[in-house]
Amino acid sequence: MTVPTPSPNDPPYLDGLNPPQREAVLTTEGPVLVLAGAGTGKTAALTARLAHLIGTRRAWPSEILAVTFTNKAAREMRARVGRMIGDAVEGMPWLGTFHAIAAKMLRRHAELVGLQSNFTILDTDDQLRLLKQLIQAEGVDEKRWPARQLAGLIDQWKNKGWTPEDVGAGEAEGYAHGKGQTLYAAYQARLRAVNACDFGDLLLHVLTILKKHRDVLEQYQERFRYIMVDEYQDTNSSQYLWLRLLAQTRKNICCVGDDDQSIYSWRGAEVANILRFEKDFPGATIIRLEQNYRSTPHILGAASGVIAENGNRLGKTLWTDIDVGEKVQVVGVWDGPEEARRVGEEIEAIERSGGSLDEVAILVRAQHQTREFEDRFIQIGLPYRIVGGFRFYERAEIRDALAYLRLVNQPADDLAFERIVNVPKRGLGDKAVEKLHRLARAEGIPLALAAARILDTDELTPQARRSLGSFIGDLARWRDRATQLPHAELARQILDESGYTAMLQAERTTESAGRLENLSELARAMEEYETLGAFLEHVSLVMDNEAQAESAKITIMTIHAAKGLEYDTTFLVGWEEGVFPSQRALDEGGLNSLEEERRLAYVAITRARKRCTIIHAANRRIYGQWTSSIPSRFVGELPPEHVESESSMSGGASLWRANWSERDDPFANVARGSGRGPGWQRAQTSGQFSREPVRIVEARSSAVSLGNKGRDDMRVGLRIFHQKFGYGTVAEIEGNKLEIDFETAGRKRVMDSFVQPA
DNA sequence: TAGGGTCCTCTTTTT
DNA sequence: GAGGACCCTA
Repeated sequence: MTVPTPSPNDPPYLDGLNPPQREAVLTTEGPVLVLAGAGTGKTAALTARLAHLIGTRRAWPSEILAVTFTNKAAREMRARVGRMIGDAVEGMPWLGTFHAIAAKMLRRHAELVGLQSNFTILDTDDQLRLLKQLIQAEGVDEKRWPARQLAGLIDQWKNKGWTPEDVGAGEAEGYAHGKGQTLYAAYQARLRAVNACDFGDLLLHVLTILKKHRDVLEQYQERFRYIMVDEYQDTNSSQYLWLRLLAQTRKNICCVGDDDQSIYSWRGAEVANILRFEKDFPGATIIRLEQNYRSTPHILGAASGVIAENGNRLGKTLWTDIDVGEKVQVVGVWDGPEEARRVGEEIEAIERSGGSLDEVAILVRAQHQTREFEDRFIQIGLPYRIVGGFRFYERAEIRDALAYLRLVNQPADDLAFERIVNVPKRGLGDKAVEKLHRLARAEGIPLALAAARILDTDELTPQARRSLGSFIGDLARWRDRATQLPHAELARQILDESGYTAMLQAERTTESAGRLENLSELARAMEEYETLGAFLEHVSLVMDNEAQAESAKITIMTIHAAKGLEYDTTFLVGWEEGVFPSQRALDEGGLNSLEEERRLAYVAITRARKRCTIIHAANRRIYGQWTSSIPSRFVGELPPEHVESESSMSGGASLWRANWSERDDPFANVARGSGRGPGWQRAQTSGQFSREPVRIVEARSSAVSLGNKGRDDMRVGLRIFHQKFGYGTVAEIEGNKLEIDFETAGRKRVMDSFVQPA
């Protein structure tokens, strides 16, 4: 196909696209693979392609299957296509994540795999509890063979598209001497019995249906005239098989991806899928997007230098015509707290020179690294947001509330029943629940039904019977109301009548106040959904609650979460051996996982538009113990011409580099040992060494108050509540920063946005 | 049955 | 440094 050239008659969605991007948009028929490097305008091309397909009447919106990996990506694509083609996007029912689309299909054909269409989607928590029960029943020592491990194995099998029958004996050896397969089968049976499935099942069940029921397969093959897949390098085998079946007849499949950004192999992603696309779809058009619109040449050069160390790439050459900018900064610091201080200071400097905090991100390798920054930023009053981490729907109180709702929605949901039968305490302890279990298993009925039956016997103590009776009565009543009441209102009533609210109120602690707040937030969130079922589906599939637009904040998140995003300034922290690359990757996965870590480094560096600072610390607390470490090998792989090094320690960063380049470095294992390095000594004598960051309070606060006006509901003497520090009294107000005397934490300076009137 | 204490392991990364 | 499993006592 010849590269189309721009002409004045071009439709608006082609505006501003470069030739390869146009080709990606206009090559509609047949298989297409778009290799899109970081920052090369992939989403722009993808959305334009959608607009093109619809605008030229090649397909109705409902005839296009467009899959993404994250909810964020799906939302963004929907929004962008909406801007191009208007309301027609509303009619795109098949734009979403793999899991969301699979769930939708599965609800339509649930009976074909022995489920009812109102099945529950389990979260990890439920999954583990269920597995623990099965492991125990099988007589396996859960200490030696943790449920987590089995959960991981089952997940891997599902990602490969294997049902229990497909798991070979050799595979199953890995867990409890071959009991893995039996347990997998038992697990699937239990799931079916409680009308539930886990995340992997969404895909696996649909795959099973498509394989076994020709008519269903043909129906979808007929419907999807065009298929588009984002982040193709992240597809796992079951997703791949799924796509291949659906694309079989029409072959209009367009996959977009970047092998250098494949960072989900631990979740079953197979880079091989993208590497062998041409074999799978003969005659495929391959299009490379290589012009980077995001980053400066130094940032691009640094990233390219690192990724070049990997073998086994399809290979791309990214280029940019952006002018030279700053070099990538590499900074060595003494320890974790200093790292956080340093980043805080630099961000305050950015703020002073008029930069927006929304354009700054701190990228970490693992979630626990966020803490150091959180502590520091609370202390100095820098507003931040943490993406991922303790997610709203994963909090205990939210899960409890959801369990009540699930039980109302689906009486057979045993896991929900177990979770809340004794929360709040009803005097129904392990003994009582065990009796329920026995009866339920003997009769093959759900726990809730067994509970109703056991009331007619004298199995339980009179007290327990009374208590259980009223619980069952409550459930029946709520279920009746579910049809008449708005579900948000129902939720509020359930929380009150169950005694859950009262339980939290009685606690009268800092946390319980926050929990109550979360619960009302939950009820508020429910109001946006038509039905209780729709809300529960949302919760299962979209574990994040979309952050509403608020005041400017720094973003702290994992590199994984940052994929696909971009910021003016990024801080890449914790670049030490054992942290990044992670110890686990170094210990277990061999070369493959090291290369994946390197791809992560590539993803991390390419998030920055203008400035990128990489930091490594010589000492860090790991598991609460001070450990010293050497800089990440990735630091040494940065091409010197794109980097500027600095170290707050004597010797400078060059010392670290030299340190690493000696492959037989006697200190190479230093990061692993539990030996107490200099950091330990420092902790002992911290008074001597700790150096408060140099800063001028007046300058900082005035800069802040220029940008952010304080809120007007705060006044001196007001009693307030702070998520982290608890209750306190306002002592001083200065713009949007408050001096608070906390009842337990003493006097602190905090942002007013973290505070609410008590 | 509930609550409190101690000891243990442990952290990637997400739909 | 935190959550879980386990054990003890009221």
